[in-house]
Amino acid sequence: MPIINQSAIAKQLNVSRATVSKALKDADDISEEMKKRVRRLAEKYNYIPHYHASNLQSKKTFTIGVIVPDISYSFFAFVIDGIMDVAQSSGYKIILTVSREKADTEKENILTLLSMRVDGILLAISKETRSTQIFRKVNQSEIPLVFFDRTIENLDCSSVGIDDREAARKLIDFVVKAGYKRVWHIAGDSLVDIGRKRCLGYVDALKANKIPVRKEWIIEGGFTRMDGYRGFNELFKTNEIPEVVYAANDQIALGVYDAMRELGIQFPDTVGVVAFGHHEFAKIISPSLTIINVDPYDLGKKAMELLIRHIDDHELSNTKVFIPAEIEIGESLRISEGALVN
Amino acid sequence: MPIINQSAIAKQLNVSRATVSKALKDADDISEEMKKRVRRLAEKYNYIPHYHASNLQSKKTFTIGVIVPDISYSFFAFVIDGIMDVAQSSGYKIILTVSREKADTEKENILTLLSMRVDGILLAISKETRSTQIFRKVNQSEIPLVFFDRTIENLDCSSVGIDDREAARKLIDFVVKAGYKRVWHIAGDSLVDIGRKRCLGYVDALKANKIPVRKEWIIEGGFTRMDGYRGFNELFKTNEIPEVVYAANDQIALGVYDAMRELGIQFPDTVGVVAFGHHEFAKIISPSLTIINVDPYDLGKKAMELLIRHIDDHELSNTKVFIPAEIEIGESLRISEGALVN
DNA sequence: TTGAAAGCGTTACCAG
DNA sequence: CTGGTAACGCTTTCAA
Repeated sequence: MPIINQSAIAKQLNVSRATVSKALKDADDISEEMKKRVRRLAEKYNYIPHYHASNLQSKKTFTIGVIVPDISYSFFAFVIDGIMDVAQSSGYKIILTVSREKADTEKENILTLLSMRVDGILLAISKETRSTQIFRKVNQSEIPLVFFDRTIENLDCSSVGIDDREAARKLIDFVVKAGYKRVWHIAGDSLVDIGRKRCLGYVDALKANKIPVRKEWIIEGGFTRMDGYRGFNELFKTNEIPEVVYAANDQIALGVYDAMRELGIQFPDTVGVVAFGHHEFAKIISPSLTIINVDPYDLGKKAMELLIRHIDDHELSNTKVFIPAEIEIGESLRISEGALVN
Repeated sequence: MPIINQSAIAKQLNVSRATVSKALKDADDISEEMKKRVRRLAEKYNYIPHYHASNLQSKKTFTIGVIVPDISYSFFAFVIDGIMDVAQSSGYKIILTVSREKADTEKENILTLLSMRVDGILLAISKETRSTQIFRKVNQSEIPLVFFDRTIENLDCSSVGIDDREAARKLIDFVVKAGYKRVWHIAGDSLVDIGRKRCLGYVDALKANKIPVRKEWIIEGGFTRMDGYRGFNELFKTNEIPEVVYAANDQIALGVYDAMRELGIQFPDTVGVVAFGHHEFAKIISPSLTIINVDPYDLGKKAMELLIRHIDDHELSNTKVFIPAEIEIGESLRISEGALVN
């Protein structure tokens, strides 16, 4: 027997649908007697209210749409965890979609979410995303949108992320001050803001320390393990060996380790690795990895909280939130300890 | 301007709502001329159809509810990936919920999903789940439910997983045949089917090889990294050192490595580790880990495919699908190579 | 080729 | 305290 509806209960009891509706909502203009009878039947026939039918009236769905580039990136899994926790405690449900780093899929997902009349959208853009047209459409629809982690610049939208350029500068400055000069950079896609900024910070730091920036030491790719693997091999063809490899994220770092292992390069003794990443995953990859630690769970929470605030305020304000990112030193830089003192 | 509706378009054009509806659906009893005018306006005012309002009629929502115990288990992230891929190619949307290993939350999630009238539910039960009452309710509602990975036995429901007991037996038999006798087991929760079965298989293998089963060598906990860490330390208090530790899953194995590292135990040289797990994650934890390899992506796909079949067939059949699980030998067992020959 | 009316499951408003 | 009616956004059937 499929799920019963209010009409069926009303018919059984010879009362109106309105009465049943109110009884189930425990309205105070319904007699206790009536409520009891309605509830008994509802229980008996396993009545379950129709979420979307109710929402049809209230114009509010208590659902949030989330779009991530890839859920098997540990980072995003933890972000989602943070989002979920806030969602749960504030009564929102999550519609999760994945863009697989495709702009088309992303756009399609956005449209589906708008079509579902979600109360808000959380989005980390795909690495392919260029056009901002769809985001204007979202703005028009007055459904609040908050970017997390990856943002589109120059867009009238709120975002939660880290100050990538400054964090990168800080990290590389640290590396250089520790005595290293030959620092390779396996960069993410430069068309994605975080890829670009994490590279700019690297350049900033080198320049500030009067170290010439060598284009051959920077290789651009995507954000995956495979990109890290390829990137390292690519640079390695030049027959140089770096002192330190700076990976734009932890997935890339993982690929770098793959490559080094395969090439028989000892790490951390020969080559140090530093990366953007999060503690949980970095410590699994290698205890020696030095990272700019971003807490994805926190990022998810902050993003969701900001979104809810926008929903409650009925406004699409343009707020940029930065979450902290501190250097977490692993043994990968230990050979430099002497140098640091210098 | 909030999202416009069909009525608004109809009013603008001085036609009926029905006409607009049909025009937008490209029905063939509407003139091309009319369709053009409707589409132009729809475009202009950024019309986006209301997903749930349409579904209200069709009794079909093209949404699937998914419940996982924890999304930051790499395993489930990959399962979800598999689910999403099948969903996308067959036009379903995913409502993702997380139980956090709590039976209460799980129940609440199930009710929400039923309330949303999802077309089907995919569920990996929490480690707390005992009561089957809620599942009877789901069956009553005639919404198909497929368990994946973790199942409740003796329930009239389909499931997709591996043959845990047999896989465990195979793994431990391999370990024993390789010459090891002192094999500890850090087990998952024995109240969850996979925890119980993975332990039973261990016992099976020992018995078959005439090795006495020692209760002190089995420690039961949950399925997390922390449980593995605690478990190893607990067993280690007995002042014995095992030859091999058998962890019920890869998260536990990770915790075991944490503990061994902290205790200064050399691995794989001193102690080997074997576990249930999946390649992607196992190779990140340690290249030396020997696993029963379960492909979570495949599991997700199969589960989703089975669910869709149930939906299409309009029946809640009771199908048990097993996916393959093969041993993947890592260096952690290399000290046994000689023994294997014996 | 178009439209009127009924219906999907629910809630809100107002009358009795 | 209860019920009739309209509404939410859309589709479908049947009549014009």
